[in-house]
Amino acid sequence: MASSPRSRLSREDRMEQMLDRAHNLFAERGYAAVTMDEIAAEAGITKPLIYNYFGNKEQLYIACMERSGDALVESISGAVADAEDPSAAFEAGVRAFFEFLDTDRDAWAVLFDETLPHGGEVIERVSVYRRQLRDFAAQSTLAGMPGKLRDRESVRTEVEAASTAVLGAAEAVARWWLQTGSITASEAADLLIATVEPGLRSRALGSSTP
Amino acid sequence: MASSPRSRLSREDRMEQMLDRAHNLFAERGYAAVTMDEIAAEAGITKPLIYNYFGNKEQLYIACMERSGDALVESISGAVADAEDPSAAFEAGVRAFFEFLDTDRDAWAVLFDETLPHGGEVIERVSVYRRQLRDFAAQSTLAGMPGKLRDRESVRTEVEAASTAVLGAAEAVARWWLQTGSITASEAADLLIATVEPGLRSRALGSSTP
Amino acid sequence: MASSPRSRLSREDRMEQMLDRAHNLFAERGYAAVTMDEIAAEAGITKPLIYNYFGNKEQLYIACMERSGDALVESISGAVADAEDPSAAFEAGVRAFFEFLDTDRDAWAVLFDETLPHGGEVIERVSVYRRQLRDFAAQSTLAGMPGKLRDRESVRTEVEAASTAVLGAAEAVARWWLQTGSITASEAADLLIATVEPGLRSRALGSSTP
Amino acid sequence: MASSPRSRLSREDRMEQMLDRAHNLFAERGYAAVTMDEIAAEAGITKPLIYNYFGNKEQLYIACMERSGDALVESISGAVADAEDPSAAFEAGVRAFFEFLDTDRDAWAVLFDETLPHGGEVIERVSVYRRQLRDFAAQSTLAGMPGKLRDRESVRTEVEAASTAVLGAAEAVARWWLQTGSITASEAADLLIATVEPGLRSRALGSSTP
DNA sequence: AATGAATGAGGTTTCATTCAT
DNA sequence: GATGAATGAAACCTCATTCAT
Repeated sequence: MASSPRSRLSREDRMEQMLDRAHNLFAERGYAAVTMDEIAAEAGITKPLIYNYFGNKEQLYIACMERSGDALVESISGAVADAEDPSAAFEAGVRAFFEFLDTDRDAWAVLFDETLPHGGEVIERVSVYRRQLRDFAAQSTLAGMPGKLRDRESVRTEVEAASTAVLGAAEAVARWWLQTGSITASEAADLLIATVEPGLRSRALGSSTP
Repeated sequence: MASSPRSRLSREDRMEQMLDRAHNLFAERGYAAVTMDEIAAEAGITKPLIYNYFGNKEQLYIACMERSGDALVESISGAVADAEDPSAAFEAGVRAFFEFLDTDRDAWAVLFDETLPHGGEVIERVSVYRRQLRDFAAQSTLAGMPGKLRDRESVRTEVEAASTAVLGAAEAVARWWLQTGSITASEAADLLIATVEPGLRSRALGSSTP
Repeated sequence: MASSPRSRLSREDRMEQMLDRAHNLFAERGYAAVTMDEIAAEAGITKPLIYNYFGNKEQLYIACMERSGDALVESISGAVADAEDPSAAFEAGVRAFFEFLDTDRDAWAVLFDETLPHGGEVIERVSVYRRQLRDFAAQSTLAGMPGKLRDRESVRTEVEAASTAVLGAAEAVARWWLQTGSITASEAADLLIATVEPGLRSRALGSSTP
Repeated sequence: MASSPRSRLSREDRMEQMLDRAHNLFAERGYAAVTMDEIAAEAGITKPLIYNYFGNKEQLYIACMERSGDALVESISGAVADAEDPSAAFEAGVRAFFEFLDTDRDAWAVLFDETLPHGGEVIERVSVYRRQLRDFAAQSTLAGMPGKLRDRESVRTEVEAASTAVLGAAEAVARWWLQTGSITASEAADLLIATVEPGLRSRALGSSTP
């Protein structure tokens, strides 16, 4: 259950190793259900060392989550930046999203853990990443829009709603896909795109609320 | 804080009253953050009585949730049934969804509580309702489809993905809407419909994945 | 080590019993050195019950201390009130103080525990009693003083210093007496009185600081 | 926060530096509330070095305390020795006491820390100093007494009680003075002297307890 | 002369749950 | 039909102290 040769590692290596194990456990069972004792046991060390390095459970979780969050955002961000036009950017972003999850399934679980306690610092930090992801969707929607529209209050609300919807859809499809696992990342991306892109495109073109 | 006249009620009345209070607390703070002590105090009774009636915390939550789940499903189901064509059915369902949330926000919070512990019975039971909701979306997609297509494996997957996406989008928009609260239920419904319906329609018409 | 017949007591009896045991332990070893586990074991119950009744360790200590503090203050207060003139009042108060300690040595230890953590609620509550005791000394000093003097700032300071000194002396003698235990309470009281009363009397008569 | 140039010092310099920092922390927050981690951080060195030099927390505290204790005793002792008659000696001692506290408040805090754990070695060592201080008071009392009286058991007890009272009063006034800080050291000394000297003098003259 | 890494042991507190009446 | 009293089990966190270099 633990890495038996309890050797002395450098601070950095130890932190990395602890993050790996913790990430794994958090991903599997959620924040609340994982105890510091388990993490310590799994890492082959004792609890105080964790506290020494990370301060407390929340900070440890945040450290796990930020590793994943940064990687995900970077991945999407890169894909989006490389795209040639807004429509392509959206597709590229979605594809990067699913590919990332495919490569690192735990990352997803930690980033979108649904058992996070309301009102703590963790949830606040997670939101930062969620907001960044939503902004990618928002960009795609805004991009196709005439400049003069963008500043209208009603439009801003509309865009926010649309990008929230898109992110929600993406999360749900991702969850479903990771659970059933019968199709590839690319297919999952296709399915999501097929479902939400028409809506985004029509919105980008003109007004939609009466 | 509690219902002062702690008179002896009939079993059913007592259960109903306990459910009301518990529902309220769960909705406000989430499953994990509510303690049995609080529920008892809030309901003006003692803990053993709760255990006597509901068995344990999970069962109590399930009881709360099912009340809401049944009501929501019924509400949507009614709206969908009354609609004239599939396209109208979808819109009617979405509107019923948002109107329901508007009327009874607590119901929503309990049904879509994100802090539910992984792997317990509760989450299983919640999924039943989520699946029912997803099926409404699926119906709309399927409805417009030629019968012979419906049985193909690839199509079934596609429909499942699409309806999962739609439900995810609906949840996300609902959460966003309830948090910001700057628009009406009807407007929120419009925004969701505008975002996802084009995708559903195009899918209903023809194949999209090779 | 514990009261073996772990019977069910009424809330009041149980609280009283817990206070007795806790008081004992706190008196013997000081606040910090006593653990909740020990108190529970000593009382023949489990920790949660203590928390259920007293909230936390601090509150439990405060409950112990207030029992003693009230008794002590009442005892002195009674003696002082019954005295005929200020000089007699002081002596009566000191005698009551030492007699009280003689009857209930633990009370003293809890009230004047020197290991209390700085800055907590406990120390604040203890100070209330210490201040009350100091006020008894202050009364004796003020009583013999011409009214017109009492309001002068310099006099107020003087009186405060004198009564602080007297209380300090009383505490020290009490500690010494309880430790060595070679004389009676009455003799201890005599010794204290002989040491500080001349100073109080001379002060009461006239000005002493230029 | 720490002495940055972590150069290699001679053993003695290093110890001196560590004592300074530790003393400071102990004085500010009391024995129990200071952790070895803090001391190390504050001194800009690592914990093992402290253990290497002082053995453990208790010994470190003792080392701090003895520096102060020696200085205080020396200071009073010098003042007393220089005085011309017993009465003047007492006053000189008290003045030296308050002046010392005024000059070095940290010293006082460490010597009279009230949070020292019962029954440890620390408290034993502190008592040595407290006893020395008490002996100064005892000398003043004894000095004015006829030689033949001094050996009587009852007198020895009396003198011990009186000097205990005086030291207690001095500590209390000192604490009060340092807290409120509205008067000078000299005035504080005056106030204490005015309160306790009459008692000492009357005792020195004749018997008082039957 | 000094360090970075690591631990043993214990402390307070919480909570779902049951016993006995 | 309902209660007051009580518990088992575990969670998070801290701190003085040592090992290996």
